[in-house]
Parts: sequence; C-alpha cells; structure tokens
Amino acid sequence: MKTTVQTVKGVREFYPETMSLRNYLYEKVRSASRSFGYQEWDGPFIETIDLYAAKSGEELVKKQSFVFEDRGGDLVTLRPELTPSLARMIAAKQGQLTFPVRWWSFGPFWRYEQPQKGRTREFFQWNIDMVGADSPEADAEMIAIAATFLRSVGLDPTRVSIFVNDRSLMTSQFDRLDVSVEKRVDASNLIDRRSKMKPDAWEAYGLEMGLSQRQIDGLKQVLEDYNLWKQSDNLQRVFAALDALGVREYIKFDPAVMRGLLYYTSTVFEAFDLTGSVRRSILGGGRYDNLLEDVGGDSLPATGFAMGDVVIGIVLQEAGLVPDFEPSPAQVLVTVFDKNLWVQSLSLASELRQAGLNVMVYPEPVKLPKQFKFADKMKMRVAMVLGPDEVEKDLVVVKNLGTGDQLQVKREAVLESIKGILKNA
RNA sequence: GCGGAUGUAGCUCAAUGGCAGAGCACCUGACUGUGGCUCAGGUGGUUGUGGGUUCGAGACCCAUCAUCCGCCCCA
Repeated sequence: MKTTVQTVKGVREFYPETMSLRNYLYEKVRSASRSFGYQEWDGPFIETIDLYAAKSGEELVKKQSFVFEDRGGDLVTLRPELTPSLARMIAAKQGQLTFPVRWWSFGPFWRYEQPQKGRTREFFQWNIDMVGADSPEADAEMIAIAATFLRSVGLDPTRVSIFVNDRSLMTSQFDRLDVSVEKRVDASNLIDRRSKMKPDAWEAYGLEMGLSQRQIDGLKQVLEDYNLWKQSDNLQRVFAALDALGVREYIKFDPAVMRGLLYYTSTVFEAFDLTGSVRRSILGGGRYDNLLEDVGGDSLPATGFAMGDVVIGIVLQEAGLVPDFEPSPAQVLVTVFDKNLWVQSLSLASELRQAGLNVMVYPEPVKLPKQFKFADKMKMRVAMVLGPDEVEKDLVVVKNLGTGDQLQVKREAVLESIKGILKNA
C-alpha cells in the first residue's frame, strides 16, 4: 500500500457520488424551508469561544469544540452550533428586522468527538428557527416543516416518527412528585436514559442520584402515560395545529423526550428512524424562549430545530431512498475521430452548448471503442462521431446509447435529433 | 476520557506457523469507424508501521498509527 497523507480524523471526503447526496439533501432542505416562507442565512464558520461560553453546555465548549489560537494570539472556535450566532445576529439588528423572523441555514459545523456511526467531527447541519412568536402553533409549524422534509425524501410514517413532549409539562410532573428544583436536571437525565438502560439498572441509577423509590415509581408511571399530553394546553394546541397542517400521522407524544439542551423551555421534539440500525435522532428541536435575552438581546421567544446530514444520510441509504447517481452532467459526448478532425468536434460541441445542452468532447484522439466505453461508464445518452465520411458530406453520426441505434444526420439537424433522443429515454 | 473489533491487490475478501490467492475493477485481444454481453490472455503486493519469538510470520507476542463499533456526551 502506498503511503499517503491521511485525512484529519472524523472528516469525510466528498467524491462526486457522495457530493450528489449532500446536494440532494440541500435541495430538499431548501424547498421544505422555502415552502413555509423561510429565508436563507448563515453566520461565520469561526467565532470567538466567548460566544459559546455564554449559554452552550459546558461539555460542548470545553471538550467538543475545535479551539485554536490564531496568528494574532486570539482564541477562535470552529462553530459547534449555530444558535448563539443566530441570537447575536438577531440581537444586533433587533430594531431593523421584521418579526417574526423565519430563517434557515445549511452549513458546516465541527465538534471534537469520538467518530462512530452517525457521528463525525465535521458535518453539515440544517438549522431552522422562528424568532418573535410564542404560540404553540409556531412550534407546530416547525414540526410540520420537519415532517414535510421527511415526506419529501420519501420517508413515510411507518418508517420515521417525530416524538413530541413539553418540558414544562414534565416540570409540573416533577413538582407533583416533589422532585426538588436542583434535582430536575438529574431527573431529566434519568428520563432521557430510560430507553438505553435495563429497568433494574435504571431504577438503581435513579436511587443513586438521590430520588426516592416513590419518585421513581411516579416517574415510571409518567413515562408510560401516553395521554399525559391532554393535561397540557400547549400540547393540545400543538397537536391540533399539526392535525390541520396535515402531518399528524408523523407525530407521536412521548413523555421520554427531554433533549439534552438546557435552554429549551416548553415544546421539544425529536425524529427517529423506527426500523433502521441508527438509534440516534435524525433531527431535534423545540422552544427556547430565554436564549436571546441570555446572550444580551431583548427578550424574544424562539422555536426551531436542527438536523445533521450524517444520520439522515444513513437512514436514506438503509431505506434505499438515495437517488440514483448521474456520473456526468453531460448527456452528450462528441467523440474525436483523429487529430485532423479534432476541431470539427470542438466546434460542434460549442454549437450544442450554445443551444443549452451539456456536452463533453473526448480530450484525446484515441480509438473510438475507448471513447464509447467512456460514454457508457459516464452513463451518457448520446454519442456523436465526426469521421472523414461525415465531415466530407457535412453529416454527423448521432448514436442513441440507450438503444444502440445510430443515424447519419445533416449537421444542421443534429440538435433536433439529439433533443428527440433525450426526450424519449 | 473508557472499552471491543479490524487493518492482505484499486474494491470486497481468502490463505493449519511452510510458494500471497479469488471475485470484481483495470489493460490487451477476439472486434483496425462504435459502448454494454461473451470468451481468451495480462498488469497489479515492502500483508498499515516498527520491533520481537521462530529454521520459517500475513498469521503468534509487544508497541504504534488508522478505521469501524459501543460507552460518555449529544447543542
């Protein structure tokens, strides 16, 4: 094996085939976002560490960020998330923006973590947020956008679900069970881990963090109560809106959905693949009404979610929903017969391009079998030959690579002939 | 940060401690103006790297690097 310089750990290289999946995701994300009227935006890819110190989790800032010193001696961070940049940008133009702001973005992020299935150190993430509206119906809109996206990539409700909960509902349950304010985070953590642990171990873990047996039993009851949402006005309105938005079949209430982020205040949700091998969430988000105030802006309610490209990519692959890769953007190859006739091929190609076709000219006057083989591998649809016989009579051979049929066509009729072939197959 | 597995041809993988192989891909020819299909032939290796054990190591031992999988964490 040749020695090559290795890539940085946890990054991916986008060969054309994977690049096309990335672009496909971008297109679907873009159209789902735009169909609800969201504007595209982006923040800087590098930020100061201070931006994240304000509100992001400690783990994220201290352990999972790429931080380094620039040439001027300042500490800079490759952005691990977008929300703090969003909050700052909105706060900076608070007086000039038209609220509610509906913004979406799809860009690269970096987190220094251990790479494994569904997790890389460099990834792309769709962020979409609405700032300045505090209704449950706004939360429902975010969830509906997520469902619209999932539907648009061919994932139906038998395959994926969006699990919805309300943090404030859980807080009221904690209060009912006399879980102290200090223990709420622990209790949330415990709930989060329910699906990952065996029942005995889960209970032992709960006792260990200082909850009583009565509280643990109470939590168990809460987690099994799939009608609990009826006690929440917020969730009742969210679900009613989702019904009207036509995506109710994607939605399930799940009291176990908590989300790790501390800044969520009420509605929270996460989408999962129900049948595949990835147990990580496809996307997740919720309402975060205090964040803008926390980073120094005016108090503004906000709701939104994020989706990384890695998990959804695996899910689509496993579901057989990755669109066929088209190796060449050109559908037409103009072969080069020999050195002398080369210019004939070049000028024909140029004419066809001016007529709007994507056209490739073989870059060497090698023998025709090799050129045809190339066209075949690149899955091109039409090949053209300009040999001595054709050039003499002002003709061009137009070959349909799908059927193998070929015709000698008058030079001025070539465009029509090609269009006919492209239209049919 | 912790644990498990795996590194052999471009790719997917074989090889009881005893000649490093197959399929696919690639190249050539059958087919000197035409791809796919078929057939025949061919190129391709410091077995991740460094040490050790052994008459002999792809295999066993140690180290190291990388990748994958899990834990932690998940914004």
